[in-house]
Amino acid sequence: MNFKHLRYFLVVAQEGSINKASEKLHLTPQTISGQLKLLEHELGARLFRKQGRNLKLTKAGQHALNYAEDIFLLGDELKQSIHNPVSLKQQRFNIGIADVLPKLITYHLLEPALNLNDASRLICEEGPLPSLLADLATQKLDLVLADRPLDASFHIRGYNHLLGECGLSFFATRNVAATYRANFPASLEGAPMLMPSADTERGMGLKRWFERYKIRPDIRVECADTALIEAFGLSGAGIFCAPTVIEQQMTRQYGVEVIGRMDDIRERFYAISLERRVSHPGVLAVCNAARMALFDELEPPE
DNA sequence: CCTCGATTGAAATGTGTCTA
DNA sequence: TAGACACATTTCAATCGAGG
Repeated sequence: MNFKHLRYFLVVAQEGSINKASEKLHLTPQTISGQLKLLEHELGARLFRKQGRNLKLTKAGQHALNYAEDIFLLGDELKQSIHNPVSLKQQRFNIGIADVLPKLITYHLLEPALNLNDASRLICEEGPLPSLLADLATQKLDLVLADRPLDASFHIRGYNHLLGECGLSFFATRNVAATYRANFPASLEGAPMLMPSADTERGMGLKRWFERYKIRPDIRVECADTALIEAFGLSGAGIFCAPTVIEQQMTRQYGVEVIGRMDDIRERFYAISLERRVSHPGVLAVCNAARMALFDELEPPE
């Protein structure tokens, strides 16, 4: 398989006909037909089926077309990057965000990368930490933001950059908050609670905290996705937690109220990269600017 | 039955590799 | 470095098949 086969295939797919493609490519239809046959043989699948006098992509053809378009896009990028010292590859900042991370925290962590002079394009992928780390290992991602450091259990070589730490606050809608604010934290006994999954750092931290204070809340929802927990919380389904550093924004933007704070168990945020000394401008921006700005400037007033 | 587009086989041409 | 060789690509001519 070579670039030519793919080029002919791409043009035939775009034109819907070998004849039209041959005019566009300044070749005879026989040439293109022959090369398409070779490509189909190489891939072991029919790429086109006849529809009247024209050709229509098969399912395999559609699949191949997606790849072909990507390959030529990459080829164009390569050409551009040869003439441009700051390549497009460098300008893209592929970042994985563990789904347990609150969206507001994520936004503040990534904001410095948006303000870079070279106008990086931020490509965000959200998901479970193990799958994001697998993508980091294969260099699909430049950086992963997580609520826990990379350790030996992941079997991946990488470096942790601590971005900051803070306590947790308990939030709820006005009516729910009014019921449970007095006598906090004892008031949480039997309170409707929206819990992070038990396998997340926050979930484990909360569990320990409840055990220490001998509190048994009524757990209504348990899930790793903080956005979903917040959605339940905003509908009045129960009490949920978020980092204390975004307390003001939570109350201002979502109209929820603070019930109390949990300062004795700290939540930490990490940037995980493959390099010890990161050189990617986006990674640097997150690791440095965010570390300095977020947890100092956003600390809520006492 | 004619036209148009796809396909096939044979031959020509182009390109890369090996060897003396 | 030139010539031989192998292989890929392209073209020409003929054929097939669908649609009008």
